[in-house]
Amino acid sequence: MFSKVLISDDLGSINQGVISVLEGLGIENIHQVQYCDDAFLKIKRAELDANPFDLFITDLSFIKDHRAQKFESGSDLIKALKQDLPNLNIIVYSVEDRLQKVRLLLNEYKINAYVCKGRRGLIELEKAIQLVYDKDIFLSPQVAQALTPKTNLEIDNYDIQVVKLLSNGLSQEEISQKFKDNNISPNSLSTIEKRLNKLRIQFKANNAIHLVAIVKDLGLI
Amino acid sequence: MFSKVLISDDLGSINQGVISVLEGLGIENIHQVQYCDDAFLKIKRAELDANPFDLFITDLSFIKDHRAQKFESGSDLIKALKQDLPNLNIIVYSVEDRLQKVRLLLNEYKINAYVCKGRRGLIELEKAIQLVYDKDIFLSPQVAQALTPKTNLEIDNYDIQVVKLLSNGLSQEEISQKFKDNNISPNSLSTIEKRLNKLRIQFKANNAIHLVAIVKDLGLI
DNA sequence: TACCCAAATACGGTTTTCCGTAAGGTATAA
DNA sequence: TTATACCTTACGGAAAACCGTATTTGGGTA
Repeated sequence: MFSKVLISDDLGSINQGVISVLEGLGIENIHQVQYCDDAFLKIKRAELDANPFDLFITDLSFIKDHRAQKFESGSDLIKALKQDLPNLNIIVYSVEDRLQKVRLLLNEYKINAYVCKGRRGLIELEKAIQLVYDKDIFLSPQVAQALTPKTNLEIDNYDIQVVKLLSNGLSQEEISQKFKDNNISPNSLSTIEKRLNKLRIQFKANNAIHLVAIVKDLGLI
Repeated sequence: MFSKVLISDDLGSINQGVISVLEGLGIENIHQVQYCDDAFLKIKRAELDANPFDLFITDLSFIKDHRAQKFESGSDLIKALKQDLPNLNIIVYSVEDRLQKVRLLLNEYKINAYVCKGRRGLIELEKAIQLVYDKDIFLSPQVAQALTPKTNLEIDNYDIQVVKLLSNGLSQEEISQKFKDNNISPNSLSTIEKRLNKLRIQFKANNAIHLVAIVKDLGLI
């Protein structure tokens, strides 16, 4: 089993729970932090001391407080860590369940497991630790589909871009203008209306607001 | 110190942390549940058995799963509990830090303490338990202003509800109608327009779509 | 009671979105 | 070449959102 583990979560109570799981697995060398920057420093330091961590368990969102941080989120930290230490085992433990997010972490940053906080969170975390130790990966059931590439949703970059601009507060007229300025085609107001109409039908949305809400929930923007 | 305590939080890891605090205070008779309905039953049962709980520590938001629940949120449960057992000590332990919510719980439901989950959550929780035991109340610093009368820049439940319905695809007209059907007041189209306008200004949104996107990103809906 | 204030409502005009239809352009296949 | 399908663009009317202003309503206060 892993011998040296670091836990990072701004909520102390979460850390407690995770620690009890680790102890249950017979792991004794457990360290914890409540800031991403601290996690980074601790991991780097351990590396320099030739006594590195085997496993890093981290949350994604950290409440901001008075302490200025270099890494604002768990994602930022993971990105940096995997560049320096591609072999470090990382388990994400978060409430976030947007597939897009999970997919990014999995494919780009090569995390080893993604566990959703929830009623069965600690049970799943224990399973994840076992599997990661066996060089496998683990995903909580509610995000397991993150592995299967975007099934039926044939929504291309152009569509995404339109919806994203919409969600940023631009009117359809402004989007048309912006596309013209940037030589993106098609760019007529009419076409943008048509695309949005198609997307509304595809996502069963009543109107543009509804569409943006749905697409955001799916993690596509 | 309290002798019999019930903890309710859907996340097992949170419960673990709370338990360790209680144990640190020398409390031995600790029970925990992960569903509001279970909490209700356990408390009522203990009452009937003439062996009631001294203290109830609960979260507010519970993830829905396959089990149908009578009480959907901690608020609902607290409301019901305080009607039957006005003397039960209740500490809310939640990530939620909206003053409106805290004020409601404090003034209407007479909870004894409100502790925000955060880096210092468990430390504050311990303090809260001590104070509640001394017949005092406790509020985490970030919500301490809940006691002072509201500044008009806050978003209340009504506003949230409007934005949520918007994001569910209802038109402003339909929202007005829905409010009329459900006897929610105010409910005129004009007022709903006004509220949304206020919110757009508050959140610096260009239009309703932008507003919904911002509010979703903030996790308010 | 009369008065005041603020919130709620009503209303009209402008802009934007929604939706159907039609015209033009282009690539592919018969 | 023509026929066909598909995409882009244009346009116009209806609906909804946006915005300013006026009126009404409901509580509290002198």
